[in-house]
Amino acid sequence: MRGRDEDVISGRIVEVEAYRGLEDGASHARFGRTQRNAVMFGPPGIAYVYLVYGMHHCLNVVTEVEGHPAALLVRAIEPIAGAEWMRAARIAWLASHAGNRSAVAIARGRDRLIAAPVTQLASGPGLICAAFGIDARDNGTDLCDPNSMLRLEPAPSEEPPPEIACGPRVSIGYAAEPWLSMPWRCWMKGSPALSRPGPKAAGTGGTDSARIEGTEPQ
DNA sequence: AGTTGGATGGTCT
DNA sequence: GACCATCCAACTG
Repeated sequence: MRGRDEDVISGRIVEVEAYRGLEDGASHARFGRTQRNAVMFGPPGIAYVYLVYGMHHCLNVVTEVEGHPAALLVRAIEPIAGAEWMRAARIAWLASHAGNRSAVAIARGRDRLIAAPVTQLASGPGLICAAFGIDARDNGTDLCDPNSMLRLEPAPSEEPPPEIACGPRVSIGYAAEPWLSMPWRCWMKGSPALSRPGPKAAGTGGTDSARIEGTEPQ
């Protein structure tokens, strides 16, 4: 959720990935504390925002007590309020990162975005930050402070608990086992806003993904 | 439907 | 200097 009152834009987090501890070979914290990952070592509830591939930002929520580096990467959000603001922000992002692309390609991308369903406006870690206007300035923000311009709020209590499925994390090929296969990507089953479709041909199965039972105690 | 390559700059072993 | 917690366009079938 970002902004104030009638200007607020918000959405439901439908997909996350966990990065936990110094031992996690996929985590930014695997080489210890650095300038970039410093907030991961701080108190929980804080935003960890970084730049990847020179153009996309990613939003994480620090999750463990001070001294224990851990965070959840927010991978997909289903818009609730301000979807058209998000669409405009996505289009603006596209324009400002046009690079060498031809005018035709840019126009095509813009048209595609104008026609895109609301559920695809923030359906990826980079897309979330483009849609919500999140960048490095948000690094260190207290997401649990109701006064923050970027913040988390609990789901409405009347909402039934969602069905959660879990599987391996994405794009961490550099990591060794067991970290490569840890089922630490979790998503709301059946959400139309996931960063990629659910487990292949989910058709009949039900046992297509593992559930997180208990991870190592700290 | 699935694969491939380009964009782009901060970070680190 | 190599790598990257990504996305998109353009290409194959």
